[in-house]
Amino acid sequence: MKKEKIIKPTLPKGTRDFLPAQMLKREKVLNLIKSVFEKFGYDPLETPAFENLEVLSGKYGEEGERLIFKILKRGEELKEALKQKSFSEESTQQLSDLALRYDLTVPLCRVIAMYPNEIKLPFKRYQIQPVWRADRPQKGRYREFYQCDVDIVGSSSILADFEILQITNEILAQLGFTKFLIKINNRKILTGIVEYCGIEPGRGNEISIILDKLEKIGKGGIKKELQEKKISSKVTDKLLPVLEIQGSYQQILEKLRNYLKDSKIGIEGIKETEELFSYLEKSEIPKENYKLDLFLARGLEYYTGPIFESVVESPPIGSLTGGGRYDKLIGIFLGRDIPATGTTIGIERIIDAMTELSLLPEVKTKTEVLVTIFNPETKLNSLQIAEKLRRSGFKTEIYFGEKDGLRDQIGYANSKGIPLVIIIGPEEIKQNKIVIKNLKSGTQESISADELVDKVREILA
RNA sequence: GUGGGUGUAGCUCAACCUGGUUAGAGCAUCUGACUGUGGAUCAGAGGGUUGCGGGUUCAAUUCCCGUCACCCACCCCA
Repeated sequence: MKKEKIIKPTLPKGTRDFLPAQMLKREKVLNLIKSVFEKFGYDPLETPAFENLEVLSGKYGEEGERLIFKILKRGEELKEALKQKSFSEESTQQLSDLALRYDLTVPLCRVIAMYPNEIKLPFKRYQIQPVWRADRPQKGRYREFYQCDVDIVGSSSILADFEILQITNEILAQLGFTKFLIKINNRKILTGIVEYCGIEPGRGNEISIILDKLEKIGKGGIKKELQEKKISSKVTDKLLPVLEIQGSYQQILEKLRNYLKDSKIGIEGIKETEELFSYLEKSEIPKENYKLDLFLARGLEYYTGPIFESVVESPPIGSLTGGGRYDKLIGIFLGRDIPATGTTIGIERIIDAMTELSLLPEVKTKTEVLVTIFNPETKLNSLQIAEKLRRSGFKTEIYFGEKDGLRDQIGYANSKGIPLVIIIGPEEIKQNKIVIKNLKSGTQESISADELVDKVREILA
């Protein structure tokens, strides 16, 4: 083939191939996460990669809306839509009728609303699938990435939120993170603060996102951003003392209660938070793993109650998990509300973080044994040994390479990270023996053929 | 959507600021030392239109402009 005919192999930005070595790491993390989900009684669910556009739009706020990957209409419908004289931003709705899923929460809500007779409440499901966002990629951010969601649908109990936190804690701890922090807040508290300060209710979300930056930009920064948003200084003056609140969660909530005493919703949020923390305090979750953060906000519009997010100090990679309660979202599809809560475990960032912290050992293959073929006359002996090993449950490979010298075969096993090599040549066949070579230790021994399985088991143990 | 940085061998980078022989190194790959045995060592080999296009110049990897790609930060988020 001529050089100019080659299509340059490229990847769309923000997407990745996962070669075997990376897949083995991912699988390890995913299997652990899955086993924790199942330990708490959750069953799997999958939904299509794309949904009808109307299912997704209007759920993620203005910013999220822009990041939805829309799919162009096809065939006659596209031709029809293209007949418009001019196109505006709104016309994307007419050119597109489908979109790639943006998260797993909205599809879950759609499912709940679609199968009221099949799904028994409370419904506990986990879902591990890719989602797509038309974002600009950067560290820890991709345009195609996997989310691992756990949710409980049909319970308004704070115990459900507590269980989500238990799961989050257990997963992060089991993965080997020692210093992580689950930040906890309540959307109702944020609403209460907004009410107390006299900010118009419609701007609550916008303002709480600014408050969320407290740690990052400090009080001065917040003041400045509020000014830019044309928030009156009267409001800011009322807000600043609230930003000062510190102490144990009891102290924080006590002080907050004074400020929010006239906000019915604010008091509700405080009560929920007290209840949630009372469970946490009595649980096995170490106190240093969680913290009340009055200004934690989540950009997604659909949260209504407790909200949470977990972070690690290093490496700096944003949040590893994020979730909360969304009691009104299912109602959009069903016509009546069903309470729900859950979280996303951000596996991409978890893997990136674990890689940086060297928490994921390099594994090149899962293969345990390579059976070499000495020469054409002995190949049947090799095949029989391979079959025997597989029957005993060992991951066993036979060498198929073009270069078939013993040195090439052992070199292949070495570079691929296969720990054991079986050699069976004319000598061994004559004596009913097998040479078993341990590439890790560099030792090898000649054993009788019927010792093989036990010996392999012993070395691999 | 806004701002910044970087593009040189398969990978990580050097040479660029201050233009001047055949653009180097490490790792990786291949060959041999090694006729039934990997890693280590030694000897050798292959691999480049310096992202692309244009400009300045006797001369451009080097300076200038454009363009594309990637990375980083902001916004927002996992």
